[in-house]
Formats: sequence, C-alpha cells, structure tokens
Amino acid sequence: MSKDSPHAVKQRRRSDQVTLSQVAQAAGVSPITASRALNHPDKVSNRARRSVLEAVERLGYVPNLVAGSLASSRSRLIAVIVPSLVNTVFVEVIKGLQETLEAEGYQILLGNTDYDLDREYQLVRTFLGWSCSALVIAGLRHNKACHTLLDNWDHPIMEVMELGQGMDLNVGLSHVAAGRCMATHLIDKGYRHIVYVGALLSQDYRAGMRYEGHRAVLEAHGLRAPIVELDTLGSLQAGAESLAQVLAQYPNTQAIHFANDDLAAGALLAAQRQGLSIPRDIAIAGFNGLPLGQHVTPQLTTILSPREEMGRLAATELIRRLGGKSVYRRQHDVGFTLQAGGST
Amino acid sequence: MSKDSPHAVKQRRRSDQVTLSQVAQAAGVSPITASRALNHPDKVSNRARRSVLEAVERLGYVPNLVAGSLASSRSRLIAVIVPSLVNTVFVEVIKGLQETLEAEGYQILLGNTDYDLDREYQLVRTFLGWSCSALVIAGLRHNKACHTLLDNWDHPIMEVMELGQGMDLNVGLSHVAAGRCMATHLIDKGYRHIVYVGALLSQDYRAGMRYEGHRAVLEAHGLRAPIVELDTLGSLQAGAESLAQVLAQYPNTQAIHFANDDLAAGALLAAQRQGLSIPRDIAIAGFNGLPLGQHVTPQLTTILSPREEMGRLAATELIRRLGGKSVYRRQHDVGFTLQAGGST
DNA sequence: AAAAGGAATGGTAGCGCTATCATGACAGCG
DNA sequence: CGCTGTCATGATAGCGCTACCATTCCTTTT
Repeated sequence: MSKDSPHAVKQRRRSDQVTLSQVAQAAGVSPITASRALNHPDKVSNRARRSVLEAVERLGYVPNLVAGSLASSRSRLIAVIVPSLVNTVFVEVIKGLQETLEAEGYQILLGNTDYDLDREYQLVRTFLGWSCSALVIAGLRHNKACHTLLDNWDHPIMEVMELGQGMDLNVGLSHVAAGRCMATHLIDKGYRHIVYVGALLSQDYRAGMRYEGHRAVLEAHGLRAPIVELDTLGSLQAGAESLAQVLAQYPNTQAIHFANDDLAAGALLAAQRQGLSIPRDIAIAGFNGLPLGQHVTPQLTTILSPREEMGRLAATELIRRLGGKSVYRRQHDVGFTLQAGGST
Repeated sequence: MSKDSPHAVKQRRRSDQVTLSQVAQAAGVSPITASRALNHPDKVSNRARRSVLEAVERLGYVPNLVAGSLASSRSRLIAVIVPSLVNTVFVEVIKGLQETLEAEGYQILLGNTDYDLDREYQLVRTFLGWSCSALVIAGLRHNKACHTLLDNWDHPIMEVMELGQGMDLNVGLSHVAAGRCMATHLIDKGYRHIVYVGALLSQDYRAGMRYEGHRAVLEAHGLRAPIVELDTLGSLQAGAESLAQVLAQYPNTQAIHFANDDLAAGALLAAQRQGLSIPRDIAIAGFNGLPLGQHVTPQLTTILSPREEMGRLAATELIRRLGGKSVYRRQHDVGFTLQAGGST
C-alpha cells in the first residue's frame, strides 16, 4: 500500500510511430503550434508553418487520426449503410457519395446490411461508436431500436434512395410515382394485360412501392394488376426464368413490368432466344436505366434513376450541413425519366 | 505565471453520451471491470458481467470505439483501397471481403484511387492514421512513397487481383497466364488474324499483362499480335464503338480478344445489330465471366475469374494472420476458368 | 501616452478508453 | 501453516491529440 518507491514510469508506446510532439520538437515549436500548423494553417506564422511542414516531411510523420478524433470529437468519417453491394444501384450511389466526400477530406465507412434491419441496427451502433460526422443510410424504413438510437444522435442523418419524411435529411425519388409512370406508359401504348414481376419484395420494398403505383393506375383503368414475386434476388438469370412462369400463369399477358432492369433484360434476352418477337408477342419494361438496356435490341423501355447524382447531391447537402450552413431543403427529389425504347 | 488560484475544473465534454464509467457506476463495479465485461467476458465473474450488461442496456451505452482504439492501438478497421467502383470486378471483391470481415467484427474503410497512384498514397497515409488492423489493396504496383510508408508498417498488407511477389500477403490470379489461355483457345479454334482490344491500358495494367500473355502465344505461332487501345473506360458503349474501329484498321480480322466482358458484350450486341454473324464473320472473346456473357446469343467465350472468392480468401487469410496464426502461404493463386461459348 | 485590440504562441488538462501492475481472496499442497 | 498459484477486481497512468485559457508582443485607437 505504501507508495514510497517512485515506481518506474509506465511506458506503453509500442510502435515507433512518429508523434506530433516529436515533429514539434524538431521544428522548434510547441506541440499545439504544430497541431495548428497542420490543421489551421492560417492560425500560425509562415515561419512556424514552414518549419513544421518541413519536419513532418523529414520525419515521415503520419497524423494519428484516432487520437485527433478523440480529442476533438470530430472524425471526418461518414458512415454509409446500404442493403446490398450486388445490386449496382447502391454502388453507384456510393460512387457519387465518395467522389464528393473524398474531395472534401471525408472518408467512407461502409456497411452492408444484406437487407436485414437488425444487422442495420448493429452497424449503426458500431458507426456511432466511431463518432462519425454523419450517417448516410439507404431507405426510410428502420427498426425501432435504430430510430431510438438515431433520434438521440446530434449529427446529420441522410436517408437516400426513396423520397419521404425521414429523420433528418432526405434525397431520393418517389417510387410510387415511378411505378405510376411506367404503368401509364404501358396503358398508353395500348396494353391491357400487364403483369408486374418483382424479386423478394419483402426485402426490396421500394420495388413494392413501384408496384403500388402501378396497381393504382391499372385499377383506375378498370384493369386487374397481377403480380408475380420471385424468391431469388433480381438478376438476368431470374428474369430469364421468370418469363416462362409468367406466361404459364397468365397466358394472355401482353406486357410485363419488371421491378428492375436486370430482370427485364434477362427476360428480353431469353425471349429472343425462344424466338418471341418483342414487343409484338410480349412487351417488356424495366426500372433503373442500366446501360445494358440501351444495348439490347430492341432497346429496353425503362425508367432512368439518377443514382450517381443522388449520391453526389446527398454528399453536397451533407457537406453544406457539416459546414454549419443552414440547409434550405430537408427533402430533395431527384426525379426520374421515362426512357421509352422499342421493347414496349 | 503564478498559479495560486485553483482554477476551475476544465470541462470539455460536449455530448451527453453515456460513458463506460457511468455504466460501471450504475453496475456497481470499477470502469476497468466494465471494460472487461464487454471485451473479455471470460475474465470477469458472471455476476459482474450480468450487471454490466444490464446497465449497458438500461443506459443505452454505445462504446466509444475511437477512445478504445487509441488506448489499445487496435481498431478493428480494415482499409480497402481499390482503383474504381465503376468496374464491378472490384465491387465483387469488396463484397467477398466484407461478408467475411464483418462476420468477424471488422469494419471496412473504403478508398477509391480512380487509378491514380498518388491518390492511392494519400489514401494509404490517411488509413494508416486510423490505425487500421490491416490493409487490402488492389494490385501490386504502387508508387515509391507508398512502398516506403508501408515497408515501415507492422500490420498485415494484402495485395489482391493479381498474382506475384508483393509486400506481404497476396491473393490473385496470373493475368499473363489468362491472356495466354485465351490466345491459345483462339488459335486452337483456327483463328489466325486476332486483334486484342483494351481500354486505358496505362490504368488497367492488368489488361496489359493479359495482352502480354496473348502476344507471347501468337508470336510463338508466328502470328502478329495487333492491339487496339481505346481511350475511354471499358463499357458496353466503348465495346460497341470499337468494333467498327477494329474492322477498319484490320479488315481481315477473324477474332477479337477483348480485355474484358463489358467491351466484348458491347461489341457482340453491336455486331448483331449490324447483322454480322458471330462467330462466322467475327469471333469475340472477353475476360471476367460476367453474368451478361451467358445471356447473350451466342454465349460469350470468356475467362471466369473468381472475384468474390478472391475477396473471401483474402479476408480469411487476413483474419488468420490477425489472429496471430502463422500464415502457411504468403501467395495464393485463385486461378481462372476458360468458359468457351458460341462466340468463338 | 495610455488603453484597447489583435495575432501568435504556449501550458495545461482532458477526450474515453485500456494496458499494466498491484491487491486481496481463496484453493491446493507438502 | 506458510507458500505458491489462480481468479476477480481495482488504482493508476497513459494512448496522441486538441480545446481552452493565459500570456506575450505587437499594432491601432483615442
């Protein structure tokens, strides 16, 4: 219990990493001045700044961002949570986010929920633990725990992909309107027996919202709105296989409204292999505006969603907000464009 | 200078975030025991563990991972640096990495170099500053500064995509061998006038390596190995446009060996639109084994690279290494498979 | 000329957590 | 009954950085 021995200094530094103090010493300034020279260059004299930068270079100093974040409780990390990376749609949004955020010195911390809301909650928890500067999350639907957690979080939250009233900021498009748009197009083209085909709608509920729009339009025209739900992820393969299933189930189908372009293109290519004429025998429509749709013959009728732009816009809004500027719009509609091809 | 006044306690906590000490207090244990209860559950008594977990739940405690990382100099972050997100190949590797790493409680810090080695260096610097547990980086070619930085870094480094002698661990395939494989296939099929088409080979140097393999085989057979380099990124569009260019430049071309499937599929679809018969008029081969290749008619001859598996394997090896286990192989060849379709 | 303001710099004390060592309690052992 | 060993717990001292306030040395203002 007696502590008469001036017990040896505890030493814990394991790595021989250069620290800011060493840089400061080499530059002949105090650590705090060295810190300022690097982070607020305009707050120090030219002389100090130069000698610090020179010392950084000479010693090969790499700032410890973990320590910096702890001290300042600002991390310049942006958490990005998406349900899937297989679906290129999310990747394109990430790309838009990334190019904008990296240019501003933010880093992306990427999480993938695999369409599991409990997993999403866990990821949010982890990311909050990293004192992220902001959170970007796909979709407006989250579980209770996740909402509770985020309601008490005082950083910007950006919900992307779909338009609606969210927790904080929102950039997206109306999937219901997109579904209505395509359904209207099909009806205008004279089709009356129209089947909607989606994959795993419980997961990809936005495809379900498009169906709702689709159904509303068809029913307003006194038409039935049958739906076929596939139990595998949307893919060319699934689309190809779905064609036979739809025709068997609804023999007089004139047009198929697919939940996305992968399915639609897969069906279109399969139809061609089977000698079906498009759109004479069967019309096909998709959603997303993937490049592939413009390279098949006939070109795929689809709805173009501005995915990279969605990412860029989300990032821009976040940066504005993080810069302390008031945000003039909490909700931002990026819209969509009907791209009528020869397939309908 | 005199410090006689016992100046007021400095208060810096801004956020009202619950801390581990508060949890400890609520649970009636010391902070360090609370820490152990969460991070080394087997080191504390059942009673302590239970009351800590209960307090965590009750207070809604979210661990501050930044503080934890600083104290322990372990972050459970894995830096992943890729040259592009547009190219789905890298996304698939990331997916393989992610599903394996997240299951082990690691998070991915994602960086995108846009094929710029200086940008790559900057990203590496930043990521080292986050005390990442490991680094996964695409490719074996890096700039001088990057090598210097990483040589002095004492964490695992995993270089993926291509096989070869790297800095530390390596998982990939031999692109030279892949190029040889496809060239051999084309020659076996009887083609003699074969053109290689790549896009931005200075960036996508692995496509250049495939060309080297391709050229070696052709020259061994006494054939010339012309190459056409496009100056846009590989895409369906670029492939479609390249077809005319190749035929104009080398009118008696019998087969085109494309650097990847996007180009090849774009050319194949364009050829069909122009009424060319494949492979009678022109044979087409690609690389990657994208799903699209199996859905066009005729099916695309390509080389299947196991991209997700590459990611999974890289992650598994890293985890093994991070777990302190000795690594039985510093280099791992994931191989490739020739997928002969009707297009050649 | 004195007062007031500003710019550059530094000392100090944390940020919230964990590594390290110390301690106490208790079991097993000759 | 002391000795060693294991287990559970705690006190202390950092991890490397930045916020906060204080100080110094100017320049500007009245």
